[in-house]
Amino acid sequence: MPELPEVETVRRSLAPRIVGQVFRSVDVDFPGCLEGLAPHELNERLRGRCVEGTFRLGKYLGFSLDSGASLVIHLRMTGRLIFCEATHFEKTEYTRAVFHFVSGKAVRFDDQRKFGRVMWFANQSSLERRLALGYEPFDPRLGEREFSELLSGRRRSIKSFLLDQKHIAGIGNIYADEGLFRAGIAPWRPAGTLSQAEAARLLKAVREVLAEGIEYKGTSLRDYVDGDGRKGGFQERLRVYGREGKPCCLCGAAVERVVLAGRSSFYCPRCQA
DNA sequence: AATGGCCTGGTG
DNA sequence: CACCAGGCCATT
Repeated sequence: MPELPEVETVRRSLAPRIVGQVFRSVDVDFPGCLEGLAPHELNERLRGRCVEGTFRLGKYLGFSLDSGASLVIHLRMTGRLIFCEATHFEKTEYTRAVFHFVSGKAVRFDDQRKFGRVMWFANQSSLERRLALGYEPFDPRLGEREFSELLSGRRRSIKSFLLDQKHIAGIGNIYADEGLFRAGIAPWRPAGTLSQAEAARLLKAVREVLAEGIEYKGTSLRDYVDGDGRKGGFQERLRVYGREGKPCCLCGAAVERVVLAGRSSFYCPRCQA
C-alpha cells in the first residue's frame, strides 16, 4: 500500500534514471487507468517531451516536463512503476501502460487491481486544483500550533483525520496507526479532544515514522516495490500495524484491532489512551 | 462527516 | 463462495 514513504522511495529510485529522458510513445493497455484523457491524447502530449524533474505530492508521484506540463501517477494500492532497460523488457498480465523513451528504455505501470491512475496537467495550478491536498507532513509551515489549530473543534476520530488527504497529505492506514502508537494516543479519540501536548507529540511521531519509513525504503507487506523492483524493509519495524494478538513491544499487552473510518486500526490497549 | 463503489487475488 | 484488503471519490 504505497503511502508517502513508498511513493517517495519510488520517486528517488526513478529520478536518476528518467530525468533527461525524452518520451517516444505510450502504450495504454488499460485505458481506464487514464484520468480525463484518451490514450492518443496522452501520446500527443508526451511525444518529444523531456522529463526535467520529479516530485511527490502526498501519495501522488509527478514528472515535470519541458512543456511546463506534468505527468502524475497515483499507485493506489497495488500499483508499481518499474524502470525497464531496453534489453530486458516484458509486460506482465497486470501491465496497464508503458512509457517508452527515445533512448529505448521504458517505465512500466503495473497494477493488479486497476485502481491506480495516470493523469496529465497542463500547469501547476490545474494540478493543485485537482489534487486538492493539505499540508505536506514535513512542511515547516505546519508547526505544533497550526496542527493543534487544525484539530480543534473536530469531532471525527483522530485516525480518520490523519487519513484525510485534504488536511495533511501522504498518511495512509499503516503510518497513521504507527504514528498514533508512538504518540500513545488511541485512534478513536475525537481529534478535537487532543491536548496541545498530545497534538505536538502526534505531529512529531507522525513525522518520525514517515522519515523512518523513507529511511527503510518503505513497507512491503504484499505488492509494494520501488522503481528497481526492490522491496522495502519497514515491515520489520512495524510496532502495531497487522500485529493483532501479538505482544506490544513496549508493555507486552496483546495488540488489538478495531474498525475505524472503515479501516482496520491496530493499537495497544495499554500504551494508547 | 460517514458510507458505498471501484477492483481482484488470496483466504477461510 | 463470501469476504477482506484499502487508496480516493461521489453520494448522502
